[in-house]
Parts: sequence; C-alpha cells; structure tokens
Amino acid sequence: MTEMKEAAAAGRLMRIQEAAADVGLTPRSVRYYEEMGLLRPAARSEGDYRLYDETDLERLRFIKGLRDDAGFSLAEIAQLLEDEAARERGHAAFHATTDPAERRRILCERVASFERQIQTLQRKIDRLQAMVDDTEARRVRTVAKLADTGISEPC
Amino acid sequence: MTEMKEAAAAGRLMRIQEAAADVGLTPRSVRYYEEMGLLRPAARSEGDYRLYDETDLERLRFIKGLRDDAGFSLAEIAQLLEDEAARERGHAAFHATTDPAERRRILCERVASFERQIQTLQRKIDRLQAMVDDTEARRVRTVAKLADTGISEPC
DNA sequence: CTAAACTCTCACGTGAACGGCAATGTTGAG
DNA sequence: CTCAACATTGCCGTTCACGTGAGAGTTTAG
Repeated sequence: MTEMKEAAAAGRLMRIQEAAADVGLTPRSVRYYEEMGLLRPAARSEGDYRLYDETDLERLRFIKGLRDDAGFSLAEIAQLLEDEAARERGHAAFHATTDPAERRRILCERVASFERQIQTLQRKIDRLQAMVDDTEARRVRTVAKLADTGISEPC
Repeated sequence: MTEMKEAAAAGRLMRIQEAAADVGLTPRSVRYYEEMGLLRPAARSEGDYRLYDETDLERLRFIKGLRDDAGFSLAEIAQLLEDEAARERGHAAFHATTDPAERRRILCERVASFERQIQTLQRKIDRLQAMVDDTEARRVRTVAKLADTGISEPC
C-alpha cells in the first residue's frame, strides 16, 4: 500500500480519462474543448498522451460550470477564458519581474478581469431574477385571489 | 387614419409573422415550438393560418426568456410549461364553478405551481451566484496581493 | 517481453434547434 | 376578380456539442 491513493493534491499529472472523470466530463468533451481553443494540457507524454495538472482541472471545472449552470455557449466561454488566459500570462509575468510598478500593473489587470467576469455572470443573474420576480408577482396576485374566496385558511 | 395602429392590447388575433416579430422570434421557431408541444395557437383561420392572441404572446415571451436568459433546453421548458398549462386549465375550471372550496383548491394548485417554477429558477441563480462568489473571492485575494506590493494606491 | 488497458488522430454519426427552399394555398387591398 | 404578400406543410441543410467507432501507437503490471 505504498502506492498513492490517487494523483492527489500535489504536482501530479493525470491522463485524460482521470482528469475528465475528476471534473465530471468525458474525454471526448475535453478533447473537443481543446480543439475549440478553450484549454491546452499542461504537457504531453513521450508518446503524445495529454497530461493535465491541477490548474487544468480548475479550468475544466470552470468551463463545466459556465456550460451547465450558466448555459453559456462554448464561444461565449472562450471569451471569458480569454480573460482567464490573460490572468495566467500575467501570473508568469508577475514572477518574471521584481519591478513593483510592473507587478502592480499586472495585478490591477487581473482585478479588472475578475470584475468583467463577475459583471457577465451578474447580468445573467439579474435577468433570471427578473423572471423570478415576475413569477413571484403572479403568485402574490393568486394568493390575493385566494383571500377573496372568503376562506382565509392556508393551503 | 381610422385603421388601428397595431393589433394592440385588445382581443385581436395576429398571424405568425406579427406574433413572432412582437416577441423577437422567427416564424420558423414559433412553428418548431408548436411542433415540440410548447404551445398551440389560440385559433386557426378558415384557410388554416395560425392565429395568436395575447396569452400566446406571453407564453412565447416566457419561452424565449427561459431559452435566452436561463439557457434551458426546450425539453426543460416543456416541463415548466406543463405547470403553466395546468394553471390555464385551472383558470377555465375556476370560472366553470362557483363552489368556493373548489375555487380555493384550484388557486392553491396555482400557487404551488408558481412556487415550483420559482424554485427551479432560484436553483439556477444560486449556482450562478456561487460562481460569482468564487470569482469575487479570487478578486479579493488579488487585491490583497496588490496591497502587498507596498503601493497602496488604487488602480 | 507480453498483454491488457489506455490513448492518439481521423472521420463519420447524432440530437437539438432551427434556416431555407419548393410547391401550393389564403388573404386582402384595389 | 386579381395579384402581391403572406401562410401552409414537407423536406433537406446547418451549426453546435459532442458520441462512436476504426486503426494505430503507448504504458505499465506481471
């Protein structure tokens, strides 16, 4: 039992099946997302196997979230990931310099990127909330009619 | 100028193009939704033209909202409309009886239906909100790193 | 070293949600 | 009544987001 339970937290690289299963996708979908330019595996094995690391998994979870929860198309997700990519490039650039001014600029860009992402999601939430409010108003009107029936008992 | 500006509020019936344009859909989509069982036009002309009334338009707007804003599939929308249909049947049944107990039962069912719909939408909002919270947390961490750079000026 | 299990890259197939065209019929203004 | 404008059904085409092999190569336990 000296074998590792799983390719857990550390800097382990996983192949496509394990990676896909981990985030709840199929290998085919993961390859398709790559084809669409949504991600590239951290590395390739000698035999050209795709190898994913933890940041890849986070990215895949992010994609899945946008697809399932928000109903974004892959094209829209690509837009959001453009920002994400810029942040990662910024991360490298951040560690490549020691100039405080430069570091500050990189971090500021990241913050702005996060804010754009939040706004995109928030707009969707707002529209959904409007639908909820609308339905709620109709519910309230119906409850009012219920009171009109004379019987004021709950359902 | 005695002609009506548009087939405005009243009990006017509109043909498919006007109806579709009014809610921002194409005639083709409207026919497809009918084919999928999402709605049936209020009436047909003598020559079998589809004729839509105001409640049809509301229904179409509801469908469009679920599709565009919530990203629901037509199958999921069909589920939600099952409830909507039940409400409309309830509306007829409501006016068909004068029994207060029966009327109360119908209204209670409508309220429950609205509440189910709200919950479905709310679950989606919650998941989106979780993504926003996540992104917000990352933003905050980045802002903290910004403070660490020594310069405490805003961006 | 072998064999099973996994992976690679094409490449074609599929279901959802329409777009678009054809052949035909209906409406309504003039 | 006529004729342009709109409608009908039917059917094939398309895009998106994958599913599903085929055929060949790679990894790794034993």
